[in-house]
Amino acid sequence: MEITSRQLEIIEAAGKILTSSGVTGLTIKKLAKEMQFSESALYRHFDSKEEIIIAMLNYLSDNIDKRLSLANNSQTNFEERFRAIFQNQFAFFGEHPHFVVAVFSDGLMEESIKVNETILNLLFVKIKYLLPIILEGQQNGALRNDIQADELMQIIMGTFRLLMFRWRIENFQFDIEKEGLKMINTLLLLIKSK
Amino acid sequence: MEITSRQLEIIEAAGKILTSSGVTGLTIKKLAKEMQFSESALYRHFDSKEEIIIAMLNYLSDNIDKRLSLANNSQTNFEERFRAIFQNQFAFFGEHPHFVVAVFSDGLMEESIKVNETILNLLFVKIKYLLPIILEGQQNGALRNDIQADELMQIIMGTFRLLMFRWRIENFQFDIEKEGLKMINTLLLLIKSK
DNA sequence: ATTTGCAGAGTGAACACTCACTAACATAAA
DNA sequence: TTTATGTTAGTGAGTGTTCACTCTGCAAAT
Repeated sequence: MEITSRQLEIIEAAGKILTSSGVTGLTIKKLAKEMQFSESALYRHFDSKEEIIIAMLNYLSDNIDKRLSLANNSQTNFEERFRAIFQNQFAFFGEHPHFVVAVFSDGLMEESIKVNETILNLLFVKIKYLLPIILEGQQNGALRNDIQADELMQIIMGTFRLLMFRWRIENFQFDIEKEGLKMINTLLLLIKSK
Repeated sequence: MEITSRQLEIIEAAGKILTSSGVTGLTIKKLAKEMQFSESALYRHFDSKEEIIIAMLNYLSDNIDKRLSLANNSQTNFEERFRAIFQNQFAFFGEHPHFVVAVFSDGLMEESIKVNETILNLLFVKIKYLLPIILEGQQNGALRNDIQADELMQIIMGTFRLLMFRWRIENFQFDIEKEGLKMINTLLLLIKSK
């Protein structure tokens, strides 16, 4: 689970390539070139390409988990915690746009069961923090009760994912934090009780 | 734009492979095997793999356009038309699950600008029918007016896409029409004015 | 003395695509 | 009715390229 500094460099290089060249563009050759050493040198640090991708996703997962954990504890009010979760996400992806390609690309090593499990796991990290907040909001009476929490989750997560998808296919042109804030406001308006 | 019967067979075979083997599994070799003739024979009907994919997406696009056009004219009431649009979509994808892989896979010929444009075009087909309905609903007073129509669109489309994504990664196990109906009901509950 | 971090040259497999060729069939002139 | 010409849809054996990955060797650090 621990990662060497060299492995971290490789992971970051992989992310960089992912942004510029997409899923199919992420090859060992390009990765070696980006690292400025030979292809074979890569195999000193990882056993396979699959492991590079999994390490990248796990690193991302840990990172998000820690960030969300921090964002969650510091606030008390329901709405503030809800906003904090998303603002944290938008800030993170704003700093590291290449990870958007990693997470929201189904094509990333389709044949590998392990990779797909790791991507799904990433989704659960977010659910882990979001679902309790929603449930709490419903108990508080801050959120409407006529819709089940998991159905609210579907709507929220779906809207979030579509925004990220749009951001990506528009080549990260618009300000994700600004558009993200708009999205949060709209969603809150929609799901808060009157 | 016109398509021969043989080309249609190839398109359908491509869809079949897409479902079973995913985006990376769609190769000329497999496609030829599915068609029960040689790889070179494929090039009698299409100039390139890219054109096969584009033809498939365009066929899908035309098909959906026609279906939505029909579903739209027959109804008058706002809610019925809204429901008709989605029920039509769920029925269609229920019959042809392989197209879900085609439409909701960003990895499908990432490098080809043409393919990506065609996929985006598919999104617009749906917006073309949905947006006027939402605007009408807001003017009628059936829908809440405190949120702009295009923001409602984002939420609706996002929720729809996430449901399709879930259906796909769970290998088309659950009843998409049933879950779809639940989604429609939840969304309507959310966006209707009180 | 062994491990670490790399280079360079290479491997086989898979990829999209091309080539020369052919059998079956249609059309129409001799 | 036979013969000539052209088209369509197929085969099988290739092409060059790219892929992830391996092998051997070497210099520097431990």
